[in-house]
Amino acid sequence: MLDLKKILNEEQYVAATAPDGAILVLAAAGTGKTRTLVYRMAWLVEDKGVTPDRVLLLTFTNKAAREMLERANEVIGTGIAGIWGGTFHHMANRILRRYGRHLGYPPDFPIIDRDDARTIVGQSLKELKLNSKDFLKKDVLLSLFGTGVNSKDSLEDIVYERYNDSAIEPSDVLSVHKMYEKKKRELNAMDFDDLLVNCLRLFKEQPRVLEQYQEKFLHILVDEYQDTNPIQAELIDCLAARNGNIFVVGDDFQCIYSWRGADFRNIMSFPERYPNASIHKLETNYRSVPEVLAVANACIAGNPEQFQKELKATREAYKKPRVAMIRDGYDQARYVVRLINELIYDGCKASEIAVLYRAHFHSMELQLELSRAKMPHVITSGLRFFEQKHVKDVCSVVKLVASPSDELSFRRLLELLPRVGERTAIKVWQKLGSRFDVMNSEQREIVRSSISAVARPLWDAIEPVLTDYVGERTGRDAGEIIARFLAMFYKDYAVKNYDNAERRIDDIKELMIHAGRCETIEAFLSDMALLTNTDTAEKEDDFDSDASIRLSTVHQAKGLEWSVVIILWASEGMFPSPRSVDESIEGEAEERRLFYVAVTRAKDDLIICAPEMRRMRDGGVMFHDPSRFVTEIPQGLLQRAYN
DNA sequence: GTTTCGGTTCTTTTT
DNA sequence: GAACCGAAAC
Repeated sequence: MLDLKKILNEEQYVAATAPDGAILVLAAAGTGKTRTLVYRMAWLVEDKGVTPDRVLLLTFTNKAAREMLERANEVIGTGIAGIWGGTFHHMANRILRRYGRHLGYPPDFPIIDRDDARTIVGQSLKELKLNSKDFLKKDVLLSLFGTGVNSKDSLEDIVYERYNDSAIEPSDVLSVHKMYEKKKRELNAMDFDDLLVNCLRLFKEQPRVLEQYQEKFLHILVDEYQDTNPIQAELIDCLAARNGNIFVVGDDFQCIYSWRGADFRNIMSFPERYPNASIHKLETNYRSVPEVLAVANACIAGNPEQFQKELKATREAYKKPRVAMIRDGYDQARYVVRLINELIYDGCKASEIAVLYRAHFHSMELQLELSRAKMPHVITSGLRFFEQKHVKDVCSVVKLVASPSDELSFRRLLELLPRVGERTAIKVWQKLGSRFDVMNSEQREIVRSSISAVARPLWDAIEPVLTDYVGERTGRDAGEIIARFLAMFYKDYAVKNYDNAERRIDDIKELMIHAGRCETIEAFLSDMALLTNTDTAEKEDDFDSDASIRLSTVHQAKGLEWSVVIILWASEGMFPSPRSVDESIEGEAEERRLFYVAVTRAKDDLIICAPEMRRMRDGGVMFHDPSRFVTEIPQGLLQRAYN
């Protein structure tokens, strides 16, 4: 038996042990949100005797899910194994692999990432002859499509409203979308949004499938509820409709994904959808010193529409956060390095220091300076590990043998060969009849004869990798097939094509290790598409992570905490990001919430840097005022640093 | 007709 | 970097 009364404070205890039904926990930053969720799980399994596989835990990132399950494990031992935990996309994927056939998808449907999606949009543009300079770019189109799915408004409304009086013809946008959808359908492929859309459609069209999951999940727990968008909220509502045991945790102050359709008002309308919901507030902050909280409170007060609440401090007074007015990015980098050296000299652990920024490129000068100073640092990079070219290249082999009709993988593989480009690859695929059966010697011959003579010996090296696999001579192990492909072909390819081939080959070896840990090929392939690099990086780097400082975007720092937080580029034109301020009326409020998230990551010490000048690429200079988020804070709450 | 190569431009946030 | 475009090479 757990003695939760001793472990949790009063407000946490009441929330964690609330009786069955709908439960809303409004938890401000640093008030023990994760703790409450973890003990809720533990309490359900341990005290209430709920079987773990009847609990569904939905979190925003895979990392959060893993962390929570690990912590729950520590609390009650291995009893927690079997809980379904992960992201919405993860859950949808798992369900669709099993029942997607009701919607006409095979169980091995490919998941397309951003890069694949770009390729498909590019083709659609070409076919519709809209690939001119003055039409929308691929990324803009894709984000429009995404908004159409994830927000309440339909794509049509959005497009007509946005391009009402511009040179862009709204119907052109819609026809690209139509073509994009059609092409995905032909590939039997789903993009990230399709996973959610199709899962919901499955629930609506196949009541018996839905019933099965409603029955299975006796308890549903959702983390970061303020960042769920309408589709995700509806998925949860469907699943909870039968048992009604739904426990959601969130903070409207920390809603930073409204550009993906999240609306902080959703969390407040929860009681309307669940009239019997019990509501709990966690307001006692254990994380930060009062000086940091004062700044946080002052900062969020700039959002008049937010549901005001004050963070209550429990810790002793320490010292005021600092603001450093700095000349430019280079001075900022040198200042930060000096500051970190001082902190470490004073006994602060490197792993307790984080540098946060609005956009990845804001940290460029600092990255250089840290390398120069030989100071170990970990960057949660912008590129997802599985989205890098070399990783995708290697994975295409695995995907192709697992799913012979995966056109994108086949083409990617073939286009690695010299004198084979997009055109040739498409032609070969058509000749094959949209399916490449590696064990069929006629098909292999078609490929062989369709490619240029210089490519043939290389293809001959790749072929046995494929046939051995299907012939079960490699034991159907994804790691093994990658190893062979690397040895037979990709090593040479990488050396010839990349100046940093070694690093890329290391990545691939890392991938092999990961593949070996996956139980099935299918699990490996789903992981590839749905895991983010931070999810994987954590595992590999832990041997020296104690000695490394962390560099991260504010978005990726969500839910984490450090003793010292340094914010870069708190300057107008950088943070808030001008684009999001221009884009919508809500833009500024969201940026302010983002700044609030950054501030509340700090436990003891907060340093805000505001450089005044930036050199542009063309040699020009841009001047920046300090960010409005800094000037809004009453001066008495801050102290000047640097000069 | 295709592929490759070299020069140029741009960089918000993520499942 | 890496995406894009136009020109050169196959």
